[in-house]
Amino acid sequence: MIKFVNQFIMDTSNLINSISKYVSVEEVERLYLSSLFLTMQIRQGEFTEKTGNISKGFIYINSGCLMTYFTDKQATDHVIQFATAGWWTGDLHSFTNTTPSIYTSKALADSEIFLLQKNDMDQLLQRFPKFERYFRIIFQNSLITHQHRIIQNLSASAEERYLQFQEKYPSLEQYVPLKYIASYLGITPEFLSKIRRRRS
Amino acid sequence: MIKFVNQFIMDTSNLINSISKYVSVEEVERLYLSSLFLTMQIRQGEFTEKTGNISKGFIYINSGCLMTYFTDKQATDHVIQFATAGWWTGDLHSFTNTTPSIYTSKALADSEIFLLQKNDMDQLLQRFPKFERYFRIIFQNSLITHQHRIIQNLSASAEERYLQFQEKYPSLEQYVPLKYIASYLGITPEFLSKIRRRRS
DNA sequence: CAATTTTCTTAACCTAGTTTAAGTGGTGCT
DNA sequence: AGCACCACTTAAACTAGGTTAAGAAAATTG
Repeated sequence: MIKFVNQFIMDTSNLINSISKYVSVEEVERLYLSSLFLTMQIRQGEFTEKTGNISKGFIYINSGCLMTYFTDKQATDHVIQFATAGWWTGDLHSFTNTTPSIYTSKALADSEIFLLQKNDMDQLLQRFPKFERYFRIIFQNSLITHQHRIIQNLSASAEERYLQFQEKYPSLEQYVPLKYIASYLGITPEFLSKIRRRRS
Repeated sequence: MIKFVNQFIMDTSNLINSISKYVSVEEVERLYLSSLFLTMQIRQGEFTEKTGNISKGFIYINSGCLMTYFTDKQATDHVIQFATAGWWTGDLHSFTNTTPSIYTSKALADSEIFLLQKNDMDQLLQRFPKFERYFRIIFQNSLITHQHRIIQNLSASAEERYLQFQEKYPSLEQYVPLKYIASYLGITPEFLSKIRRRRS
């Protein structure tokens, strides 16, 4: 199943580079950060989060791709997000309030992720408050993206949203099942199929 | 038009209380904060933000109510948010990147707002990095709310969304024109009218 | 308070997207 | 090879919600 990897092997350079775009990272801090994250190797199809469970932590994707979806009362899945290398993912609500998650997260490809558990994040921010800035900025950017998605869903047709999806995630369409893309777009697989035919 | 008020009159206690829920605020900091914000009195119908203009700043609503909407290519307005006392609002993208805004913000009632301009926010966070934490937390919470809204839009019918709206903003329906509520829900005023009749 | 504009409703017709159901092709298992 | 299981497509019937247009009610204005 999911394998944990010795921290001395793990390569946090992508993550550290991402952080040092916004906050200077000293050597001590770099070592501390590297020791704080748990590295996990995840195989395609495995889950990092399941509805009803408390979130294990906030996740940085070092390589691969994860998908997060919500299951409604009629047992229909709705894809909330595709997250590829360099993205953060996880159920923030479950994570911050230690409440059961309403999401499921699944690997769409073999992935390497770094897990930051709640207590570890709290400790990090207490010891090095400078990293508040990093999280402030990534949340702020994510908020902007979420607002755009809401606008898209309110103002664009299914076909327009599909085209935008292709632009936003050019490589994804090859290996993500079409039904998940349809779900992300808020339409049925049948209708996406129709759109595709129309466009060819 | 919009009136600026002498800072010695302005009452920042709501704002300071909100901040000190997450970060301790010393007297020096309180004074500094109070001097940083511009207080503005806004009359119902006036705008705080217009499409194409660069955002004047990040806004804390001390009293009243603002609405933010997006105008698409077909000149249809889509309400993104209603914001009441105690909320922050503004176009984060325009604000952080100093680019023209894609939103318009309008007062739905006479309102008192505190404006935090970009340079002032940068200065605040440089001088007192502890406030990064406050913004990190409000962005994090806002992100959770935005994710919920996306889920709602993907999984709930117009009628369900209307009921949820009534729960979330119980007082708003009285004084907000129905067409704006319809727009927020992603439906036409005619259809909202139909839903209402069905429910009575 | 009449005139005008804006908000809200009603109703007939229309369409984007859903549902259901059946069929095709690939892939893995025994 | 044969079977089961997906992912994807097609097509017909259906429905949630949109469009258009007209009128009623309410709010603004002179």
